[in-house]
Amino acid sequence: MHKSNLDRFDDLVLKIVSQIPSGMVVTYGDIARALKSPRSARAVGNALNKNKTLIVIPCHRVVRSDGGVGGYVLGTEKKIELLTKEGVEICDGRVVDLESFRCKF
DNA sequence: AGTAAGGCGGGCA
DNA sequence: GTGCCCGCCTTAC
Repeated sequence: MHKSNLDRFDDLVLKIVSQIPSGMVVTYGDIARALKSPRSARAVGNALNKNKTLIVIPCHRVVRSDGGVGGYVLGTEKKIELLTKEGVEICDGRVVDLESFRCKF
């Protein structure tokens, strides 16, 4: 389903992630759905993980559907730190009210 | 070309 | 609400 570099799954994921404003979050599943591949949530995480060099992409704003912050190349603690700094409320490794911080698109 | 390993999700106990 | 299990899609060897 992907031919050119522009259509590579990872790039499409990054493109979406780069649109998430500070203080907001999106779930791995949301991105998968946005790419018309509702079952690719895991592949989304895989894409973010491998593109760790792209520090400018706010991949720390992608969390799990259950509110858990999910993984992060620099460690979940670092991820929580960043999100908190941006205003996202997190308690015990989970976004307190996911719906209120969830970015619709 | 086969396979394993991921920053996951949903269903069910 | 928490934990487990199994299914899913992509990428890297």
